[in-house]
Amino acid sequence: MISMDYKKLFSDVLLDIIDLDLDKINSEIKQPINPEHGDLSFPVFELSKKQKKIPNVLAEEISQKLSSKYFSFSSINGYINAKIKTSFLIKETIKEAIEKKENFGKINLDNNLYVIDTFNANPLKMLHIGHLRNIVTGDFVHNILKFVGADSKPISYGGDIGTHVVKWYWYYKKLPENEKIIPKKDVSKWFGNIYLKAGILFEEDKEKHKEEINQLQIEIMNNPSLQKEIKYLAIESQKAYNKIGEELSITIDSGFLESEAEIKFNEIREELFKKYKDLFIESEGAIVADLKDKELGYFIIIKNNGALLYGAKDISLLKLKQERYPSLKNFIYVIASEQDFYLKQLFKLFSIIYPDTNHYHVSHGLINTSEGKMKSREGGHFLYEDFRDEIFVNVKKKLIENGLLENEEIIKEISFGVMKFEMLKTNLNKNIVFDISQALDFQGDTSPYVQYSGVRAKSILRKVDFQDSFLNNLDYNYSFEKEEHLLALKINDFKEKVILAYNGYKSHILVNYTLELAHIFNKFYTTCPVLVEDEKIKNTRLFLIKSFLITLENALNILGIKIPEKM
RNA sequence: GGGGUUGUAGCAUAGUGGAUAGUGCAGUUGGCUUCGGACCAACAGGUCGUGGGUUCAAAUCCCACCAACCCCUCCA
Repeated sequence: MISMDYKKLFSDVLLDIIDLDLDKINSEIKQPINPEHGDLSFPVFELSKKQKKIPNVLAEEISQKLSSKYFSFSSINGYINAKIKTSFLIKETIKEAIEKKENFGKINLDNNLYVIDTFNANPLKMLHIGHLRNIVTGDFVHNILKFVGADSKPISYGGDIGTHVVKWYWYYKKLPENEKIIPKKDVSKWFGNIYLKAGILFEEDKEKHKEEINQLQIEIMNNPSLQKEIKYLAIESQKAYNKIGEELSITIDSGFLESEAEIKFNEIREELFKKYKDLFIESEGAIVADLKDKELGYFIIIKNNGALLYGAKDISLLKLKQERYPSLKNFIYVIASEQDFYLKQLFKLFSIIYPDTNHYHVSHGLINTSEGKMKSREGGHFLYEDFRDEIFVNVKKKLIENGLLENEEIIKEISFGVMKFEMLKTNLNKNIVFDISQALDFQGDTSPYVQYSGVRAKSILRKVDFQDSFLNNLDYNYSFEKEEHLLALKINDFKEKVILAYNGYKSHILVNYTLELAHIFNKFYTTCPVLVEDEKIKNTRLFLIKSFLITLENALNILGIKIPEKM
């Protein structure tokens, strides 16, 4: 069935009266902030200027002439306001949501195949809450792409070589034998803490330790058994990350390692440099790409000592991706905004050497705390597991407070909901100033608030026995509360929000939508009793609740959040 | 020096041309013999960084400036 487009209905009515083209009318129609004004509005200011009439008078004049079986009209302050007839709105909303269920809100916008670079965590380092934003954002991009019809393969790319590896191993080597054993749980935290301690020790005597690490690097290069040991540890560290991805229910289709990209680059370098002689040039012993753009400058890919930099490995990584995913043309990179310039350079380079590929950077802000930036090179870190455990403890406490039994599944659904919601609720461009006490407050604009509204809906639906077939016999002629109207209206908004969130991969649009939806549902819940005597009111409201639940579940699914049965 | 992002109430955040700038936390006050109170209702709190400009209309567009953060040939 075709979903109802109320904006179009309104503009069709206006088109008969107003001397403007349809596109113009459509672009001017807005939703009033104050619902008292109506559901849709059209400002007449531009028209009044053209016709040299006072806006108030003109708006009143036009609204008098309008008539429609779907709307009632009014005018105020130079706006023509349209209110959708409640019985019509509720009937159409329920019908569409119940019929489409998990497909409600889906729209076919994109049929491409994408590979998404996400989960940018290096093995033999640590996973902190800055990474969490990256991981969760990547999963959102994957989910929204799937929702609008695209195919997407999220991949992880880990740096298993480089100075951080040596630094990690340098400290690890000093540990007593019993502390070198990889623990059974919180493996990533164990790896991370070694890196953190290495950093602290390093700072104590930079000169001396730098020399030690350089020596160790040479030793490793000449000793295959050390290489083997480090390789083993890196794989274990990578496995620990994969486990975190699993517990967060993050989709990762496959993984790539920096060492693979390095090998691949050495395979293709000769041909590459030969083919693009003018592009890759030598500068002070290093090899740079001359991007022929004064803003982008030179792009270094190989150091003067011969070591490959990220640029080189990203060139070959693209090849690796295409080998694994044949016919792949579209690449999305979920990477923090500090690399904006680097990616601008890289994309420019790709436009020359891989002209038939498309690249898009989903740039996200960092996570800061009051102590300073959450960055892997510096101190003051908030490890993933510490954040998770603190939330777990508080959620468990709240459950017991509410007289519910401890349930591992529910604790996880709520806790991971909190973690994801916190990471996705802020505009991508912004840095998040992270405050743990705010994340532990489960009131107001939070994931538990949204989940709670869903739990309430489920709880009512559990109490009654009703079937979708009742839909055909619903009676829509009773005196509606305004909350019923607003709830139906908000459910309808979902389709538009999906499109907005897809354009530019803006998770916060959907997060805010779930908050608004939950908010209006909670208002509905307090003013509109459902399990009432009157059968026709009861059944219509039950369907409205079911429609709400379908919409909320679909929206939260895109964010990777589940609604528990009880909480 | 050049480039990018951000600046909205004590804190956090939404709003990119439209009505009285929306929301949450913190503060004050009210609501459980009730389909679940992680809720609802109400009060108070704003020079939308500053100064110009464009427009019937500017937090939103343009210009200049200020502040914070990030990046800019050999870090990842």
